[in-house]
Formats: sequence, structure tokens, C-alpha cells
Amino acid sequence: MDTNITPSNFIEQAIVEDIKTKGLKKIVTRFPPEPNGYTHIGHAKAICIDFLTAEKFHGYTNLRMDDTNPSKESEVYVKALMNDIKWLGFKWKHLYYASDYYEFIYQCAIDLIKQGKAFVCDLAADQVSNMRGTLTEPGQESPYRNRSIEENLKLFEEMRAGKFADGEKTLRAKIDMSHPNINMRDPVIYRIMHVRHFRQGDKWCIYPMYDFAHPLSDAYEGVTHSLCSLEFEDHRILYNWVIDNCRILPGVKPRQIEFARLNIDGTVISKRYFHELVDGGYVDGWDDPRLPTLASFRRKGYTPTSIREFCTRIGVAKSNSVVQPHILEACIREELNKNAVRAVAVIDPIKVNITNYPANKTEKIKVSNNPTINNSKKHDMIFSNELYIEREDFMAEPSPKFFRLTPNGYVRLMGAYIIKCDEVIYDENGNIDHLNCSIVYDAKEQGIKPKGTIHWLSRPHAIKVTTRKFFNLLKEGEVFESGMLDKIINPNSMVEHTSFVEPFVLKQKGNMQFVRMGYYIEDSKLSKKTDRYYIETVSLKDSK
RNA sequence: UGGGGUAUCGCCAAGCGGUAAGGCACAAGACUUUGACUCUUGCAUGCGGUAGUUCGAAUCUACCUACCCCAGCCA
Repeated sequence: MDTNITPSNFIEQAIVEDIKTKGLKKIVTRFPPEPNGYTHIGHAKAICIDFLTAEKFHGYTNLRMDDTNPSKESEVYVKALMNDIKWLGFKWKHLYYASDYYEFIYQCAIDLIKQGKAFVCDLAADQVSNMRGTLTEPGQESPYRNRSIEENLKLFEEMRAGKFADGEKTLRAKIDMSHPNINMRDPVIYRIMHVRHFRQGDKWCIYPMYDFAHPLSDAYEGVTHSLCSLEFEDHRILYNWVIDNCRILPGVKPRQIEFARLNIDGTVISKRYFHELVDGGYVDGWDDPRLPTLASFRRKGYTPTSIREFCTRIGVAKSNSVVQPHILEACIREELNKNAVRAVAVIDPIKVNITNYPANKTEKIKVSNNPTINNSKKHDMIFSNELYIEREDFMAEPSPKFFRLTPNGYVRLMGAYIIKCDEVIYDENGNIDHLNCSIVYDAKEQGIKPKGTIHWLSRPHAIKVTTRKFFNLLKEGEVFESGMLDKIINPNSMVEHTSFVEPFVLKQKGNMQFVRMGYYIEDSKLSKKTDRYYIETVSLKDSK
């Protein structure tokens, strides 16, 4: 095993130490999602950590569905999870299900009972809770704690056989009711649930708890490093207890290492709340552009590499940090800048008439598909006397630093002519109806060099679309709390415009970057829904 | 009043006793038929605080302070 690998974070550092001290031959990690919701950006971080860490040490990663609670899980989510992991570009070595180990886990429980380290408890849930003690006071031992091994064995078998109702009995590890760590106060490791499992059917009516199934699954698979998020730090002591006390476990003991989960400013990352938002109809579905699910990012045109790059940039550490969304945006913008085909979109249009251009005339104007690429392909835009320009590109009363179109001012139409705004025509409400402009054919001779360049579209040729800009779910610094659902997605969280794009975009298949003067709509993809086209934008880069 | 953690630039984050990497953001300038991109430059005498050890401390020690997680038969 190569020990000359330079660790780049504390996890890799720990692994390097383990390789030296334990003589590990192969590094194995696992990504263990519970299939009870769609993949989100927080998963993506964990996926990257799990897969990239193993990859760095020339090891491998398993995908394991942590399906130990049949009441919340379904096949739909395992498909989505697998699809999203593949989409991110990762390949798991083995696909496992914790439910495949139910028999093994059951045998481990029996082994624990035989050692006198587990007992069947008849206490009801609220009684267990009451007797657990508090954070500062020790708990009380269950009156069933000292049943004989034989009785425990018999009872546990009967639990499996379905002799008891839900909640009537549990199997508990016999550890220490006065342990300062509450997880060690005789934790429940098996509960009775007469619920059909999406893979096991009705084969089982007892299901192992996470704290029992997880370490056993890791060890069973030969996982060497079990990477999880910080909230499981308290569970590590139990994790190790399970592994240390199961005598029928093969192989090396896995080591659990915790890292901080991802927080993004203004974003709720929680499967539970996604369920509420989706089920409550607050959002369109799991791929609603406002949700930070991978399905949503995919729909908005984010690429897998940009998500991966984001995960790399934010790093891995143990401090509870909140990253700013613009880091992700920078990742996708950077990539799109280099690769994406660019097209013009006029998001919020105003009409411009060119008074000195023949009404029936059109001409083709060659536009580069991506000016950052040398010799990039070009496509045609059609110029006519009837145009749209962006409302923001005209100011009736310009500020000093504004150098786009102003009354009697000059501006360059991208790829085409320099025009002068001769007249502003208002409607009866005092809003701008259209602009009358003229082409300055002899700008060179006159020495006119406009500072600004704006984009434009020929009105007769433009394709009508709807653009929707979404804002973050939460305001800056706001923390999501239950009961805030209706406040989260308010009418102001979306602005919709009737917009126009050039016909060229209809022929494009991949991601596009839509051009506006001074802005990039970074994450856009033309998608056809029913009879309308939508460009869903998440954020705009305001360059001034 | 218990246990487990974390504190380094606006936001992430390296650093592991030898005198504060990098990215994002921001600012200034150059270039420009996208105010984009690209380029160049700037951006912590300071590492939660206070003492101490040391020739030398973000790194070691002590004591504080702030914040996060834990009392599901969820994961």
C-alpha cells in the first residue's frame, strides 16, 4: 500500500495513519443513503467525500441502501439515488442493501443475547423514554434487564415469529444506564414493525435500528472507513461497542470518521422539509428549481462536473460552516464560460424601431457560438428594422456611469450596427412603449465610439419564451424552522417574464448560456413544458 | 449541571513549534463589438480571549468565552 499519499484533509490524514499503524491493504468506503427521498446537494458532498477518498487511496466504494426502516422507504428512491450517483460520474463497486443482511444482523443479535449483552424489554416507548434519564441525570434500569439468556433467546425468537404487536417488545443492548453518553443507555437495537418492506416483503416484522445495523453492515462488507456527518459523533462509541462485541464478525474493524454536513446560505437542505414542500404543493415537485436537489440542478442545466468542483472547493472539515451559494454558481459559470454555446435572450424586452433601415430588408449577421473559444462555430442572427432590447439597457435619465442606450446617446448592437436613440415613445400610462433609433452608418467617419454594447433580437424572428428567475428559499441569515413553510416560498421567490430568444436555440441540445449585457444567466437550459418554453434561471451575475 | 464537537480574511479552507497556502467574494488597472471572459495588482503584524512554556506559538499547557450536536421503538 502506497503510504506516500499526501493527505489533503483530516480524513485522509487519519487514513494515512491507519495504513501505517494497522497495515491496511485496501481502503474501502461506502455511501449509505436511506432510500426515503431524492438526492440533494448535501448528499453530493458526502458522495464526493466517500468516492474521492477511496479513489485517492486506490480503493473502492460501495453503495449501500440503508433500508432498515420500511415505513419510509421505497424503490422509487433507490432508483433516483443510483441515477444521481451515476450522473455525478461515480461508479460503486458493489450495490448492497442493509436489508440483505437482516439474517446476519439477526444472528449478531442472538450472539449478543448469548453473551448476556442484550435483552428483550417489555417497556413501552414512553416508559423507555422516561427511564432514560436526562442529559445530566443517569437513567434507570429496565425491570426486564436481567432476564435469563434462555428467556431472552425464546422471546427474541417469538418477536421474529410475529407473536407480538408493534411496540410491545424491543431488543435492547445491555450497556450502562448511567453512561454520560445517552446513546449507551441500553439502546434499542431491534423493534417490532409489522410493515411490509419494499424488498423483503413480509419476511420480517422486526427491524434492526441504525445504530445496530450500520456498524455491522460496514464490518460485514469490509468497509475500512465509515465516513459520516457530525451528528453521528455521539454514536461512534456505540458503533465501536457493537463491533467490539459481535463475535461473529469477519475481517477488519471499520473506523467511523465524521465531517461537517453541508449548509448553504439561504437554502434548506433537509429531506424531511423537501417532503413537506413537495407534498404540500409549495413547489412543483422534487425537481422544482427552488430545491437544492440534484434533479433540480440537472433541470437548471448544472453539470455533474460543476457540482463535483463545488464539493472540492468547499473542502472537508469539522466546523459547522455555511457556504455561500455563489461558490456553486462560480463553478457552473466557469465551466459554461468555456464550453457552453451562447445565445441571445432578451429577458425583459422593450421594442426598438430602426427608422432608417428598410422595412422589408433583413440581413444575416454572423455571431460566434462562444467567443472564448478560438475559431468557434458561428451562427446567424437576423437583423431587421424591428428589434427587442433589454429594458435595463436603456435609461431615460442615465446615471453618470451608465454607458448603454440613453436618449440621444449611442450604443453598439452586438455584432451589428451602432445606433442612436432619437426618440422615446411613451404609452398613455407613461411607460415606455418603444424607442425610435437610427443606425449611424458613418460612425467611424464621425469618430463615434460607443462605450457600451448591447444585445438585441429581431422582433419578427424572435421566439417567445417564459423566463423564470428563482430566489433562494430563505433570506440571508434566516434559519428554517418548522411552521415556516408558507413563508419560505412566497410570491416574491419567483419573477416571471415574457422573454424572447433567437431561433438558433431551438436547434441546440446541450446547455446554453444566454447573453445579456452585464449579466450572465448562468444556469439555464431551454426546456419545453406543455406548450411553452421555459428558461429557468437561478441567479444572475451582476457585473455592475 | 452531563457527554460529544468546533473556533484562522466577508464566505469556505490549508497549516500539526520556525515566523499566516489557495478558492469564492470584493477593489483597482489593462484588454474587449457581451460593463462578460482573460490578464495584472491589492486584500489577516493577524489565527475566539487571557495567562504561561519556548530563542521562537495559529500550532504546546492552563483557565475562560461563544457556537453546534445528543434524552426516536428515525437515519
